[in-house]
Amino acid sequence: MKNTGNPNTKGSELTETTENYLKRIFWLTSSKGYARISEIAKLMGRSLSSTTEAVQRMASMGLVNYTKYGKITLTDEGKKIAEEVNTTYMVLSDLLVLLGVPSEIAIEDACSMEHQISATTLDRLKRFIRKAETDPKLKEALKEFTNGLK
Amino acid sequence: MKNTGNPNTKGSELTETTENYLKRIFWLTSSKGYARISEIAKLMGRSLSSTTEAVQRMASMGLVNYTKYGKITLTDEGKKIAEEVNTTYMVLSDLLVLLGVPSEIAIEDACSMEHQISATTLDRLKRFIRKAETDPKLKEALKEFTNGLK
DNA sequence: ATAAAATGTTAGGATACCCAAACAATTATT
DNA sequence: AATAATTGTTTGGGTATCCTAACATTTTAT
Repeated sequence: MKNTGNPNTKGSELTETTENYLKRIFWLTSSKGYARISEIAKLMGRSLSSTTEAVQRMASMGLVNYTKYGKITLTDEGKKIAEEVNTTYMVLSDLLVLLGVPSEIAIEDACSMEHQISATTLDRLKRFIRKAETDPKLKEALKEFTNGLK
Repeated sequence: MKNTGNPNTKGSELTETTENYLKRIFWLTSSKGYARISEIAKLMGRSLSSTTEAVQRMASMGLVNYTKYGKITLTDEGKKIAEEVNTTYMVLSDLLVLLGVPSEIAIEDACSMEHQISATTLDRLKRFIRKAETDPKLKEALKEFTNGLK
């Protein structure tokens, strides 16, 4: 699949939007076995019509099981990708929390680093970098960390 | 400006793509005073026509100064935004480097965290989190860091 | 100065997204 | 069961973004 005419899809096969839908559906299906259009729409902050369209698109890509008015679940393929996206998301939000970002904001920001990054997160990262450059203890701990990498 | 019909623009007024173009133009104008379509296209990995279109769009938004076949520069407004985007970008790439991500990859990843995040970066973040949870020294250094926040 | 090469623009065509409004189906209430 | 409320779908419109191919301009090399 070549992905013509779609912005922001450099590496992966899927668009950021699709990955986000997938992640939300993953959350919903994890907790109650299936997802409904309205739940996904609410979680994504999108209209019902946009969500229906997106889910239909994902169904045509073999990522979700969808029937009109029915319950939505992930296919194996969709689940695999959703799990990866979710892992990345969790790693990022964990890191942000570790750096002192309030978890609510960490959750928000982990979903869209760089472009929608909040002032709070940016501030924490800046301070962390500064401290890492000036505080001998942290500097030492980080050096030890990077030394242990390979 | 309401931003109808465009994906991935939750917080900012501008799309991720526009911000990325802006950042590249900022780099080019910083080093040589102006930018050319071909240079921007190369840096963005886009075709000349897409780039022309994007630059024209940005011109209509008052972000860049553009004349046919001419040199491209940022308006004050464009520069202001580009600088912000660039700052965020640098903070992120610095952090990644600090965490042991090779700078080439850090640069790539900082541009698009979460969705195009590389396996290497993900691995480093995971290890950092693990170490932060297990290594008393790092744990202590981080605690000190978060305590000093407010 | 001209022709060739490099750059830049326009035209034409696609897809991914988004929304509101109108319509349809399902579920809940009486 | 019939109606009301909720939920889901379709239709019709939009914008952003991308690309290739054809055309135009500018620059470079002869």
